[in-house]
Amino acid sequence: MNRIAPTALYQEVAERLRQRIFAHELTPGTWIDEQKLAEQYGISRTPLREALKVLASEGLVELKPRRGCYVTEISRQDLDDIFPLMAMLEARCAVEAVRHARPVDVRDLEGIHERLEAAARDGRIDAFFEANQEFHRRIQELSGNRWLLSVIQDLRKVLKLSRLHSLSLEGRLQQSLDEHRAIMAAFAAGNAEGAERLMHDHLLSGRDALARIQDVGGKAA
Amino acid sequence: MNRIAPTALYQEVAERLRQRIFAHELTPGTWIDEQKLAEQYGISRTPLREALKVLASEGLVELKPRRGCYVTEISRQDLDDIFPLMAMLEARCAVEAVRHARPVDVRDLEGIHERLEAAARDGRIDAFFEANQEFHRRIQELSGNRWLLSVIQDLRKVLKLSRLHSLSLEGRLQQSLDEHRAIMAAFAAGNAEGAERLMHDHLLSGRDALARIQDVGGKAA
DNA sequence: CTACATAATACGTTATCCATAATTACGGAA
DNA sequence: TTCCGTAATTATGGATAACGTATTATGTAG
Repeated sequence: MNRIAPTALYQEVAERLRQRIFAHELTPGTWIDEQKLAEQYGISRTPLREALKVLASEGLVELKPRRGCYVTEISRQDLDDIFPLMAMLEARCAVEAVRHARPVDVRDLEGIHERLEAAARDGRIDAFFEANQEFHRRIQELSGNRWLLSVIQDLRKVLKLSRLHSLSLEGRLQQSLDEHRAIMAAFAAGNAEGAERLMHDHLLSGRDALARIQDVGGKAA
Repeated sequence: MNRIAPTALYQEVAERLRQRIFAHELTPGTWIDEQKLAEQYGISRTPLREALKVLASEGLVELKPRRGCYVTEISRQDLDDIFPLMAMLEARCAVEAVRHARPVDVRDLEGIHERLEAAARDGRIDAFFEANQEFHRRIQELSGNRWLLSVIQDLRKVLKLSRLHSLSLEGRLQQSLDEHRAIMAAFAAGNAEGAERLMHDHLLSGRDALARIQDVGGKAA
């Protein structure tokens, strides 16, 4: 007998705020007005404040004592710090995932990747983002290390603060697909070290694309 | 004009609970009685609940909806997952730290390590633990990557849930010192790759010691 | 125009109450 | 006696009102 929604209100609020932050509706630096937001959501300050505590621990907002809550601003330096870290972590995932993957897991992964290709073909950006996330996430799950997964997911949330991140992915859709295919091939061949290197480079080439956008855009932090 | 203590009550409470958890006064699995604890601390439930939200995000407690708050139980599998991860992360710190370290930083590190040796010589276990933490932390700071530091510190908090962790360190005090000295030597020589490998092995040998304790103790999860 | 005093704002906290879900205690039927 | 369903109990999650206080904004005097 599975409980349908054992989710508390503060969790729902946290999730709604997360989505608004990721959608850049709440842009970095914005002040979050507790009472206004509580009124907007039709709830009291209590669960809202608890939700903000959660988001603060995730690094999505900053709680300045007696001064309120602000959406975290992420600097170029932060991106430069996080990407190599993610590359290392996801590469580690890939090694472990290849070692643990059963044939059915590889087929499953291929299924996700077909959805990814279809979304790219039809230009459905949102679907592409989602499938891309699931592709990476599935590999992380296959690694069998829940702490590795947890660390990566935490960092990914922070990355999503930057809208440059999604823009860069959008600009190198085809290249990203090619890199994924190479990773899939390594999985099919049971080539752990290959998958490790490919995943590592896949992440770093994401950072390179991002750096190019920054150079063009020019508004570096 | 520096504000002296811009720290809110819920933060203090969170810190006090953290210490009690790390001291194993609140052992894994224990139920945390909100009202009793609030009464004990002479505060209302509100800041206490906010503190629990923070600890939950850190993984120190688990909030089961409608069922209360419990100190996280960490399994042997978790330790097996976390240690290799920590080894990888701290090794990465070591590389970067050696590359960034100025002579004054190396001397600073040597100073910390002297305190570590002194504490070990005098059998002051608590001082040893503290200096050991500072040694590792300083290296993490020298890496110049605040996200790398943040991830490691988060995982370290989880590790401290296990009392086996501290026990194992206690049981191989001398070996730990030797490994530290080798790391120091790599720093002095500017040998980044050496420091990386040594730090990696240093962490893994910690896990090995822990595994031996578990085998003897026998009460595996 | 600066400096200081004052007012407005909103954060952090207390206290109390309530609805609801979980747990326990209880009591009757097989 | 054992099992199962119901009632009572308990604690969590949330709402609400209120208050002290630190921060910010405003206004006034020098």
